Amino acid sequence: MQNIKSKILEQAKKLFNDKGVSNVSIREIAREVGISHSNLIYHFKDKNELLNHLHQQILNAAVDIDKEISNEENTLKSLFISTVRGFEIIYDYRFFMIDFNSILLENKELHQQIKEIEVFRFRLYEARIAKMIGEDIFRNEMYKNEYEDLIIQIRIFSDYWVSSSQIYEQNPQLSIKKYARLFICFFRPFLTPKGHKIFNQLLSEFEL
Amino acid sequence: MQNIKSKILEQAKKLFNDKGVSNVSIREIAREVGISHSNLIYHFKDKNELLNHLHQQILNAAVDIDKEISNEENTLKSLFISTVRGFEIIYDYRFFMIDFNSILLENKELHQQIKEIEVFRFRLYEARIAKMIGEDIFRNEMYKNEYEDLIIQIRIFSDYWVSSSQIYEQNPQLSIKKYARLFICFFRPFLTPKGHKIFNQLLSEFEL
DNA sequence: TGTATTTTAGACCAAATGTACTAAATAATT
DNA sequence: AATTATTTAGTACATTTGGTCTAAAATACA
Repeated sequence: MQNIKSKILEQAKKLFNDKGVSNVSIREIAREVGISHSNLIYHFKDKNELLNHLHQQILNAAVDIDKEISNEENTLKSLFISTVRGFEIIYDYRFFMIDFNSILLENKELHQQIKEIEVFRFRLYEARIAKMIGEDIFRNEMYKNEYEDLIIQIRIFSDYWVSSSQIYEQNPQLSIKKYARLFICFFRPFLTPKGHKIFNQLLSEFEL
Repeated sequence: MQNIKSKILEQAKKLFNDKGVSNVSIREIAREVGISHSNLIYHFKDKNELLNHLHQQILNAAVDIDKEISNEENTLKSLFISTVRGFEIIYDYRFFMIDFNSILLENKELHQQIKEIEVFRFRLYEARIAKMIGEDIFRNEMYKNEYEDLIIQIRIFSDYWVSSSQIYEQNPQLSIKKYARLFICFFRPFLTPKGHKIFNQLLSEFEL
């Protein structure tokens, strides 16, 4: 039996996903949960507090993925795993990315936190790429800061593919795999012949 | 002397850029323009009508760019020109991309129009790429639908780079060139040796 | 000049929202 | 069993918002 706080968070997530964060009021969430709005405020003093908790859930899910791939010795495979699982989480909490800018505009602490996480994410990809260059899976840079460019490009793709899918796809949920594949393909031009071999195996293994 | 309609549109654009579309009311725009809210409603019956007109301004600017590059015989150069000019326009109307999803969620006709324009844009890039393959500037596909993937990737980048810059950049306005360069660099892995030569010349010509 | 049309402001309304306050109900603790 | 703390609902309030209606003012026009 789940407690009232998780019920509230669950319903808030659902409403945010369906209607957009700014179109959902505290009162509406309370109504859906079946409690009074003052009771909801007792548990979460405002929308930002709800968003902070939901963001924490996302972070926890991300940490779970990191654990999951920590045993994987195939670096390219761990990239595939974290992408597919990560994209499912992003879809599950899609309101967060769809309303990314307006959320962070009104929540400065969260904005700061996101910026710090981004620094971490950047370094993580740098390390991953360096490792794969060492393993002769990725080639060396063809021009200065080529991989730095790539990491920014995939940051934007990661953050906004779900927004774009909402606009252009008939069934966004069914297109999660499509976008996961597109993300993975960002790395394709940088693969060595050896890398290509592993990559193509993984593509069919993951049915992408 | 500009008329009242363009004054309203100008002020709406400014407020939308500063505060986000959903945080700006008809009344607030009217207050800033210095007219009554009922007068504003007389000219534009609701926010959607304002957004439709502002979107039309964006389209007009895009058409101007197309004219501008229509004389350019260097296909790669016309890509550079349209990118740099296009990114400036996107920044000027950044509210539109930052609130892209919530705008289209509440404006179905505009959503439909955007989807049709996207089909057009897709074909445009297909044609551009095909032309440059013919000119030995781009290489042939290494795998099936490689360029189709690329076009989707750059669509997402085009649509959301300005959102991302708002979140991660100290001074988004100063970073327009940075993102224009990043966009251009999407094409870099696909260049032939001949293409690389022209590309590098253009990079310094455009100071990117 | 007189008439019609367009533009403008102001008042009013109902609905929604965040917030604060109070008191009742429930659970925990001693 | 008594008391203390936590949880819950209800009410009330000020503000904002989109929208409608009316009438005055400005403009165009015949």
